[in-house]
Amino acid sequence: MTTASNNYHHGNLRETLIAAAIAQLARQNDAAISLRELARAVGVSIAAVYRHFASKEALLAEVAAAGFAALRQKWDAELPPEGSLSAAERFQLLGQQYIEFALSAPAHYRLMFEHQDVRQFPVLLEAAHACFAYVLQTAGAAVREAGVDMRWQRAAASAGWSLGHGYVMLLLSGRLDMIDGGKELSPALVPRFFQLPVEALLKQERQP
Amino acid sequence: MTTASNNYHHGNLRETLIAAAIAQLARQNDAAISLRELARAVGVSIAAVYRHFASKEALLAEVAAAGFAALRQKWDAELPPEGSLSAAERFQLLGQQYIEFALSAPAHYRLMFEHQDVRQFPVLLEAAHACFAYVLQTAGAAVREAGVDMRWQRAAASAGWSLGHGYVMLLLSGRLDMIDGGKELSPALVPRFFQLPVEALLKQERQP
DNA sequence: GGAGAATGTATTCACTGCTAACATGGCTAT
DNA sequence: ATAGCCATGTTAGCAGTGAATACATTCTCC
Repeated sequence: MTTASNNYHHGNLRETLIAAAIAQLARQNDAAISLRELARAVGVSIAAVYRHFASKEALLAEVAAAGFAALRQKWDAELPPEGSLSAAERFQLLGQQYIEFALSAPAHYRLMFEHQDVRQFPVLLEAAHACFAYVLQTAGAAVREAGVDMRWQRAAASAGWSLGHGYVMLLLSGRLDMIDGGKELSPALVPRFFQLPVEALLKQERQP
Repeated sequence: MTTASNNYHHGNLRETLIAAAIAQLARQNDAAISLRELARAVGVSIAAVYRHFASKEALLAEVAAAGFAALRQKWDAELPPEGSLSAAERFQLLGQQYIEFALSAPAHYRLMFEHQDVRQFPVLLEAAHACFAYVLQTAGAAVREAGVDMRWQRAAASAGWSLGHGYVMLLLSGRLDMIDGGKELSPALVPRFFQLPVEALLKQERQP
């Protein structure tokens, strides 16, 4: 049924290709992927790949979407339930786990954001949106807890995301080494920085 | 023949190629550059390019370095002198101009950070380092002004840089649209966010 | 056994970075 | 002034890439 004894009909080439792409990303540093090499690794012809994906971009969109799905899964599994922590602490933890995720699969993470035509691939759009919604909700709880106008929810969420994304990207591209010398000081501080977007809004309220 | 006497030796192909690359980046959205297309645009053969640059990476390193140099030039020209503002405001302005710079030449900006082998190209390393030093100094003044231990200078600088870089990258890749709806709320807030790294350190001091 | 889905073979096209061998012509030493 | 060096340029070609196509093959399922 699933495992075909013959090699002609692969069973589910589609999923296998996506998995192989992710596996390859885990082995390399940059987000560059060759369809031919991918087909070679799976032991299948290039044309077979095109039977399942309209283009390379479509394949990569699926791979990127899988990344966002994995991130959400990590949050679902590792983030303590709402209410067991202060909302601010939960937001902080969200950011910490976000960075953990990115650093555990740098090339895959890169691909998730390098992919150009987001709008064109509903699968990717939806998976990414689900993650953004997660951040938005967590930030919203923190904003509510702080007693700030809910108008600032989006700002807090996007600022938190920016901070995390920027930190990860700079770290991965080796740019932080220049300013930081080692990698010891900043990582320890970053979790705390995820409190900032919310804290900043309190100031924002006072000085309009 | 005699008519070709002036065209053969270009004069300063090296600089022309770099300028052409920057011009092309200004016209497109992604940071992808083809040496062949570049040579074609300048009106020269591909092999001629290799007389001046060891590899594509070497050419791009120079282009990226020029980007960092331009950023520094912008700061030198537009940032008010130290002392004419509070250090915190100056740090904030630094961030604002950083984002202006990035958004005015998105593809060039991307290249400045996508370039892989930083260590391998002293020109790029030095240009980037000069910019980092600028941030470090400005952050340091703000930290000093806040009366915080100077140990936190690097943390404030890298956090500020992360925030700006992340915001720009998310904006350019269209990811912020998902969380933000429009592009109106966040940009107005970002300048204020550059105060955060320093403010956070004040809290840091109290709760060790 | 036959229908139809899945995969393979083979080819074309237009790109890419890069290199070796060869051509040109400006600069300098004689 | 001229002979030759040598930086600068060119032409031709290698080894890749991805996209796309027409047509043959194999397997699954009914």
